Amino acid sequence: MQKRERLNQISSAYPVSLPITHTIEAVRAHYPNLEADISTGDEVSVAGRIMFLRNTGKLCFATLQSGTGERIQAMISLDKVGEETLESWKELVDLGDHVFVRGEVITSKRGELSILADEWLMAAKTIRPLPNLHNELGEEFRVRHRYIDLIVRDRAREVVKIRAQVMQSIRNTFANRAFMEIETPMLQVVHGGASARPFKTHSNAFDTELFLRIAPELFLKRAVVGGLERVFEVNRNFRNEGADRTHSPEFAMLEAYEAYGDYHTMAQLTQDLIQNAAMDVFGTHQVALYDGTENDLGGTWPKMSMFHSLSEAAGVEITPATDMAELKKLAKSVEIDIEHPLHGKYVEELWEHFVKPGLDRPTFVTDFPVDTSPLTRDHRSISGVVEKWDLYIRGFEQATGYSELVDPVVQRERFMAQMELAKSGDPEAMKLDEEFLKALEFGMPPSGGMGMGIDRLLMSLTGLGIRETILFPLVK
RNA sequence: GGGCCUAUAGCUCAGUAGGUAGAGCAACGGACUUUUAAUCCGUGGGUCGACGGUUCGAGCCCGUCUGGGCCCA
Repeated sequence: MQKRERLNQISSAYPVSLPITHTIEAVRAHYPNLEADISTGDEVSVAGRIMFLRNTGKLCFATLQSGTGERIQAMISLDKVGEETLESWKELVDLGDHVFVRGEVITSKRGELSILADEWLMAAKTIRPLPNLHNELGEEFRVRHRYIDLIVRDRAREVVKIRAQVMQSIRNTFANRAFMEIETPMLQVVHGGASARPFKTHSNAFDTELFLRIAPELFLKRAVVGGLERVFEVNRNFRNEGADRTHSPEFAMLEAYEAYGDYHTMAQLTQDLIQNAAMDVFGTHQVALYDGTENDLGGTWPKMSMFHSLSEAAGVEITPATDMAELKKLAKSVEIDIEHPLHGKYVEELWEHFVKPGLDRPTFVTDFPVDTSPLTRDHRSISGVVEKWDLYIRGFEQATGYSELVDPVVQRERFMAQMELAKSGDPEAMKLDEEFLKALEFGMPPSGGMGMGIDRLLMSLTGLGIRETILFPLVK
């Protein structure tokens, strides 16, 4: 703080602008491999944050870092700048400061590319110390102080960059297929499109209770009714539920709808989106994760029927017609402790117990129970199941896709069934959305739809936990 | 919701058996014109997460709460 005052007396601790001529990256790129102890005669002006500081008697060294993490050494020598300037450097400059340096590009006697300063200026003074760079920061500190994490940890910057590149790739894939990106409400009068508990809020202007959306589905479908035949949206969903390694209360969700598509075309689209992203960002479908393992996203991903795979793994034939008592008996025998009115809930829980742990390669699990998928149309030939898949990658749910239910009468019946569930105490049961039903009554073309968690996609591509793929995750 | 672990300096951590609170880096003072986590000499720095209890005495033992993590449901 005293240094800030001193700087303000001399010039400024926080100048409005500085005559920078080169980025650190540009200087590095221009002199890729100079010999040691060379003077180039070229003068540059750069600025960067001081990551290391080595002040000796009459010659000082500092490592400057740019926003991308690129670094270059600055040298302040007595015979170049004079005693007063050298002394002010030693007195006023700390680790973490942004400084401006003008001088000749040289290499040191040890061969380090450096700028031998004729002049230095404070670019922005830090009044708090940087953490030491010789130990890993604790996870808690990194999440609460992501801006520091970004300064000191290459990987933190890298994850942000990968995420941006993945989003770019996804948008490219959609653009190449004539999908339009649209935005639908986050504040909703009736929440819908998923089974989850919502966050509630209140509008003063409308004097009404509003919900943060749990999914954009019902609005994207309205868009399809309106003739926007290929639409997608990437934005935040909010679910008022637990947070752990794979769940965040707010998370980025991609949803896409394609008129005249079905769950098969959406499966292909989803595989293409993920494979294109891996190829665009990493140049391969065999993605190397940070934990040293590899995630093989290549090839055509297999499809596996939920009922068939469960029957096989459990050693008992299980169909939509299997008696509830039998499902309960089976659940009890493997110590799955659930009490739920829905047949399909037991089937899904049993499937997760018997089959899911063995899933390693990306797999589309298809043809789900009707009663747990109220927005999906009945299977075209198998009774009792719907045309829905869940994509599992490395054993956890990555995406879902439907042949959308477009029959307004059947949709109303499904909502009524959900209301019965809500009455019996299920807090996640869907609400009946009368305005959405009205839209369907105007005729929605047969359509496929898909949804994918973006944070989870980043997890699949990096092997990190969700709090590392989200730049600023919620912390208490 | 249940169980287990955890919280000590700006950061990363140690703290034995209950007996004056420690290290490295950072900071401060000094030396040093080629350093690369510079080095050397010296100095300062703590509500030991909070509250309560046991004890002559608590960072350490006990209880409650708060934050964080892991496992189970």
